[in-house]
Amino acid sequence: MIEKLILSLQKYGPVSDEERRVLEQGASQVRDYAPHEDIVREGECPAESCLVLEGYAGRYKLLAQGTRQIMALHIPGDFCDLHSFVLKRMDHGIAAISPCKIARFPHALIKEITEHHPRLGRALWWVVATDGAVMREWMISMGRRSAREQIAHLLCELFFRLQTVKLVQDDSYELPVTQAELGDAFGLSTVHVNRVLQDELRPAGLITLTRNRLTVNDWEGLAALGEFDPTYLHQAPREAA
Amino acid sequence: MIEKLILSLQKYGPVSDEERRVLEQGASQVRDYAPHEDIVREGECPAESCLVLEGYAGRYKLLAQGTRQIMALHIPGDFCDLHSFVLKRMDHGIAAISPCKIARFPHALIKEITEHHPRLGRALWWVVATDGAVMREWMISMGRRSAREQIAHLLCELFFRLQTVKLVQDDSYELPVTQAELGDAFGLSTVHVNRVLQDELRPAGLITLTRNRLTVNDWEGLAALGEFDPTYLHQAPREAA
DNA sequence: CGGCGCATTGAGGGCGGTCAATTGGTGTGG
DNA sequence: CCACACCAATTGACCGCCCTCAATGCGCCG
Repeated sequence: MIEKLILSLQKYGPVSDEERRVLEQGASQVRDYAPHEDIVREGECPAESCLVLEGYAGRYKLLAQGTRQIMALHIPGDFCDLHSFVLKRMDHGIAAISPCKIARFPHALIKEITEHHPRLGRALWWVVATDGAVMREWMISMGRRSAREQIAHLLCELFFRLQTVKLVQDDSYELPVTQAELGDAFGLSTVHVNRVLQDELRPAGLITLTRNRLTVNDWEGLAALGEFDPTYLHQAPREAA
Repeated sequence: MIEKLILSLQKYGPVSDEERRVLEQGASQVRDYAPHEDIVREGECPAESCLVLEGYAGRYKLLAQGTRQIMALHIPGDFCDLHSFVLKRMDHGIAAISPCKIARFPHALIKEITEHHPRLGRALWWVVATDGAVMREWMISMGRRSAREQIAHLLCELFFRLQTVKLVQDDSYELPVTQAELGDAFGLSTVHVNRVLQDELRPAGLITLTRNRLTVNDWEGLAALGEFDPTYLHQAPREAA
């Protein structure tokens, strides 16, 4: 059940059988969520952290004027809110984007890991740190890249991350994210996301995007456009994956 | 020497005398840096993490077209790159913004903390997680706030963080950050930063800003403009352990 | 006094926003 | 099997925030 998580953690270092057992037994409650359903609500003080088993989820915050900012996209193998272990009160919500399956790890278990399984504890620390690296890259996109560049960059990032958990086949992957959601992730309007996809990325032959599957037709071109350098994901290079 | 760090960590929970001693002895090398000088360079694999003792530092990345994005501002008591402990290769640089004094903690020490001082280890985890919370808030600013709102928000954030380490006096604090740097932090041009300060924040009586000191004249107004809610800074101790 | 870094201001333009209408795919009830 | 509802994608018209280029203070220091 947690094989995607293991695949992900192995990018940091080997996971022993015992460590795997600890994690397996810790994934207590498992639940399915429908798109738009809240997995964790802003303001809550959850006693568990959530792991995505299947589907897409995302961190978000609603602003006063009714706008929304999505601050992360989570794929299978990702912890959404490992930080809730130390931060207690959620400063943002987490919602299902596609139908998804979520497992919860009691904070008590994580605390025990930090006390009795230091190496695994450092692996979890790595999860939090990598999450930060992804956020920094999103900040770069939002601050200094044009709409077409940031969209190209995100598509590359997802390609890479999904590859780690073996969810890329034949240069294509599931992308059950609406254009409105993409817009909220990058501070763009739905209209403009559409125009970029429509008038720039597709005509350039870089991608094919159907209802919910994306195919990368020209990886070099897409990576060049998004100025994508996977170093920040702290994983093995694409070829070796 | 590390009293600012202790003040900061106490926002998570109490720090015992022994924990304090561990940190004090760990702060091995201390060095001064001049503005614009690199403290850690992108691509390096440092064997220590940096703590700001005095002055301002910042994370940044240079893009191909010559633009720059600043992804964090660090004040006294902040670890700049605690994440380098688990991420190894720096995916960004860290530079001095004002003249500043930096202490370095060997990763070996941090590893030892994770193994023999679990509570202190969790406090460091809290540092990384809080850092992430600040980044999420910056993402909200960059994605969904207007220039005047994001600048107002940043000024509020700094006020709060500096208050924790006792660097706010009479509603004012040192702000040795140029308008160009503020622009790079938010993806704005220098010109526009100036216009917002000049035509909006100052005339509204919200702030006074001299060469390098900022005074908040109307906290309510500034916080309202930036839609500032300090919850995300997680400054209320909440752990019983 | 001259150089330099930073703040400030003006003019003009473009990227991306808003508002609004239309198309198209999918699911559901009749 | 069709009508209808609904949601997402798409397109058009217009606009404004913020950008770029460029020039002008202005304070500090050698």
